[in-house]
Amino acid sequence: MNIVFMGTPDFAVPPLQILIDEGHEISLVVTQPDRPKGRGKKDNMSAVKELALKYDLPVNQPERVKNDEEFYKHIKALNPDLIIVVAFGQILPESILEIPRLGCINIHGSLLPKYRGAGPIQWSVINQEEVSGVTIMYMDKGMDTGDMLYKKEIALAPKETSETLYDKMRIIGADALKEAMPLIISGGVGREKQDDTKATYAPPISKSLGEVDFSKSAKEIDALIRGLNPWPVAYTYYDNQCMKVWDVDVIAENSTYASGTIVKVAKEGLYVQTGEGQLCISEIQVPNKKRMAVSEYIKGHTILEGQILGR
RNA sequence: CGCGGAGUGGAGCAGCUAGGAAGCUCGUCGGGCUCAUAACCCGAAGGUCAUAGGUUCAAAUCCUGUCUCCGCAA
Repeated sequence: MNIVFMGTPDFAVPPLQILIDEGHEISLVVTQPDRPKGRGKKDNMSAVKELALKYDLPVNQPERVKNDEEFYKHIKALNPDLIIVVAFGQILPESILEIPRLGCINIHGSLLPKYRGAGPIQWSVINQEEVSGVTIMYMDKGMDTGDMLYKKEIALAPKETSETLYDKMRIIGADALKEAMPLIISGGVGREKQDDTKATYAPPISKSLGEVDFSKSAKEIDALIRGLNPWPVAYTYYDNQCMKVWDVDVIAENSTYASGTIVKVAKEGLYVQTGEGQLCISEIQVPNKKRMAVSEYIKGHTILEGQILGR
C-alpha cells in the first residue's frame, strides 16, 4: 500500500504510528509548516513531523494546499493508493481528493453525522452528550459530509473534559483506523451515506465562548467549563479582574441571591448562585498566575461574599 | 531577540515607587478550652528575600547578567 499521510498535532500521531507499525509504505507525510510557538520565539515542528523524522519519512509542509500547483503535482506523481488525513488543519481541494484510487480517509472525532466541523470533541462535552466516538470516513468536498465506513463509540465520564476525551479519542481513533484498514483496502466494504437530516455542526472553538453566563443552569455551566478545558478555559470577572475557572462542582441547592452572586466563601471553593442550582468553584487562575485551588488563593487574597461575578 | 508579569519560611501573598531591624493569611509542632472538632485561645519552630556580580556606611528594595515559572499571542 502506497499511502500519503496528512496530519499535524499529537492527535494524528497514534494513527501514523499504526500505519508504520503495520508496515505500510508511507510515501509522504504532509504537515503544517513549522510555526513560532510558545513564549520565546522558536519554530516548533508539529508532532507529526517529529514522528516522521524519527522514521526518516519524507515530509512536505505546504503553506496552503489550495491552489498550490506544485503540491498537487507532487502528490499526483507519487500516485498513492490512499490518502489518510487526521487533524491536518487545512481543507483539501477536490483535485487532490480525486487522486488516490482508494480515496481519502479521515478520522473524525464524533459519531457522524452529528458534530460535523472543527470542534466535535469540545461540543460533545459542552452539550452534555453521554456517548461520543470516532468515525472513519471517506472525504468529499463538503465539511465532514462524506460516506462513513467504521465507527467506534466511547462513553463520556461525568467529569469528562475536552482534554480527557481528546486523549481517549487519540487512542480509539488509531484503533478504529487499524480495524478499518482491511475494509479500506478492500475498496470500502460497508460504506454508508450520512443522513443529512440528522447532521449537526460543531463550529471551531473560540475564546469568546468562554465567558460564563451565570443565568444558565449550574449543569450547563459545568459542561461549558469542562468543554473548554484545557483550552481556551471558561472565565468570568471578579472585581473587574479576569478569573479563569478550571474546576467546579454542581450543587443542587438554591439561594435567594441573584445569578452570579458569591453566596459563600469556603475552603473547598466559592459558592455561586446560577440560574438553576449553585456552583462551587474550586480551582481558578488569575492573570500572570498559574491555576490554583481556591483554598490556596484565599490565603493571600480576599474574596468577599455577596460580590457578583461578571462584568 | 514577538509583548508583558513573577520568583520573599511548607502553601498563597504584602513589602520594592521615595534603600536603613523579615510582615500577613494558612499550614506544621507544643500547650489550653471542649463531650468533641477542620472551631476558639496561648506559645514555638521555620527564610543566605531565585542566582551571580555592581552601586552604597547600609540592598528584599537601585543597576547589570543568568536560570526558572506564568499570562497574551499562536
